Amino acid sequence: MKGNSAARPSRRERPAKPALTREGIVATAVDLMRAEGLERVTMRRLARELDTGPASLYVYVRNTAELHAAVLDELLAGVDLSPATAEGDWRERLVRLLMSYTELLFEHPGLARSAVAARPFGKHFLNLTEAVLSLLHEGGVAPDRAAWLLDALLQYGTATAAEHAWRGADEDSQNEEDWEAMAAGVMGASERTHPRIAALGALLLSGSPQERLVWGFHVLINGAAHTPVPDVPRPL
Amino acid sequence: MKGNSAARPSRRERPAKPALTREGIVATAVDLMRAEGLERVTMRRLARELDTGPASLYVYVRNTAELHAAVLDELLAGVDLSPATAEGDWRERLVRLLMSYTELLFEHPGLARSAVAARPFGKHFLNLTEAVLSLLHEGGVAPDRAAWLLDALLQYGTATAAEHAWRGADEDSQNEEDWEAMAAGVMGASERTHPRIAALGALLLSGSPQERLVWGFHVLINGAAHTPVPDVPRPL
DNA sequence: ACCTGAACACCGTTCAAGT
DNA sequence: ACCTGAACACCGTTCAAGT
Repeated sequence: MKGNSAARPSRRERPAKPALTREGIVATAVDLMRAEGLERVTMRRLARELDTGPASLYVYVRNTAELHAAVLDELLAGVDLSPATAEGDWRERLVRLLMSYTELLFEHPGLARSAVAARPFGKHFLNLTEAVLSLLHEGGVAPDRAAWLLDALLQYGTATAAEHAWRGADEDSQNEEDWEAMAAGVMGASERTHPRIAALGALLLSGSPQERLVWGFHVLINGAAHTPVPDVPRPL
Repeated sequence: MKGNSAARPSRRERPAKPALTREGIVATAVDLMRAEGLERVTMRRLARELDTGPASLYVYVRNTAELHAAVLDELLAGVDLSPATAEGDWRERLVRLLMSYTELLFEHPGLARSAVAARPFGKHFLNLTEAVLSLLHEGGVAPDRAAWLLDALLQYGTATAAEHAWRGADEDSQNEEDWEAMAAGVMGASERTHPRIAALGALLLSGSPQERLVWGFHVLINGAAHTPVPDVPRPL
C-alpha cells in the first residue's frame, strides 16, 4: 500500500500545517484569502485553519486590522515594478505602474477598503513607493510636490479599487441593481431642481472604471505640474 | 405629585419612540450615531432602540450597508452649499464647498469608509452634486471633463476623510502609535535600497491633512484643464 | 515564559409561525 | 398582509489558568 499515513497523524488535510509564527500566520491568511475571499480571513477562522484557538494569534498579530495590512503587503509583492526602469515617456510608465497596483487591488476590493482606512507601509509598499518616486524624479517633479503627489496617486488608485468591485463583470447582480437604481436617480433628476445634472445626463455615467482611472492619474500628474505646494511644509 | 407617569407606560426613557417607518428608523439611526458613534449603529442595537426585534427592520431597510448610506445622506444635509452662489473666484469657492463636505465626513470616518465602498445617491448627495457641477460650469469646464472631475473630487475628499480620523487631535493614542511606527519605517529606509525615499525624507510626512486636501483639490481642478477626456465616452 | 480554553459581549440575516 | 421570536452561523478580544 503506497500509504504514508503513519507520517502525520490524521489531523485534517492541511497541506503542511505552517509553524505558528508571524510569517506562517500571514502566509496562511493569504492562502485563505485566495481560496475563500477576505471576508473569511477572520481571527477565528484563521485559528481553526492553524489548529489552535483564536487567542493564540494575538501573540503574533495585534488585531484584525494589522492582519489585513500584512496580507495586503504580501499581495503587493505582485505589483509589476518594471515600468520604473523601462524605456519611454515617464508619465506613461508611471501610469502603467499605478495601473498594475490598482488592478491587483481590484481583485480584492475588501483589501482595498482596508487600505483606504489605513495605508500600509510594509516592505512591498515601500518598494512601490520608491518606484513611484523615482519616476517622479525622472520627470523632474519638484521634491515637495512629489512627496504629496505620491500619496494622492496611491490614494486615488486605492479608493477606486475599493469602489468598483469589477463592475461590468458578469454575476454580482446585487451591485448591478444598485447601479441601475443610481442611474435612474441621476437620470431622473428634474431639469428644474437640478439643471446641471440634467444637462450632463448620461455623460455623468460614461466611461469604464479603467478609462476614468487612467484619466485621473494623468489629471493628478498634470495638475501637480501647475499647482505649487503652499509655503514651507512644516518639517515634522 | 407632579408626575405624568400615567401618560406613557414606563417603557424606558426614549425621547418619543419614533414610528416604525423608514424615516423613523433612519432618524433614530442618526441620533444613535451622534450619541455613540457609527460602530453602535447595528441592526440589533437599532432594533433595541426601537423596542422591536432586528427582523422588523428588514421590512424597511435591505441591509446594513443601505442603512449606513441612508444615514450618510441625512448627514449631508449639513453641507454648506452657499459657496456655489457666492461672489469670488470659482475655484476658491469650489474648494470651500468641497471642504465643507469633507469636514463633515472627517467627524464620522466610519461613514466616510462606507461612502468609499459605495458612493451614495440620496437627495442631499444630489444637491451637492448639482452645486459642484454648477461651479464647474461657471468655470467653463467642458461637460465631459466636468462629469469625470466631479467623481474624482468627491472621491478624493471621501477617501481622505476615511483615512485620517483627525490625526493631531489629542487622544487616539493607538493611531498615534501606528503613525509613529510608519514614520520610523519611512525615515529608516536605507539610502542604498530606497534612495528616493531617503532623499525626500521628512518631506514625505509634511503637511497637515487639511493642507494636503486643499492642495489635492486644486491639483485635480488644474489638472482637468490640461487633460482631455479620451475619445467619445460611450453613452451608457 | 509562553500559550490557550473558555467566556464575554456582541454581530447580520433568515424564516417559520403568529396576528 | 404584515410583522417578529427565535434560531443559525458566526464575530473580536480578553484573561485566568494551565504547561
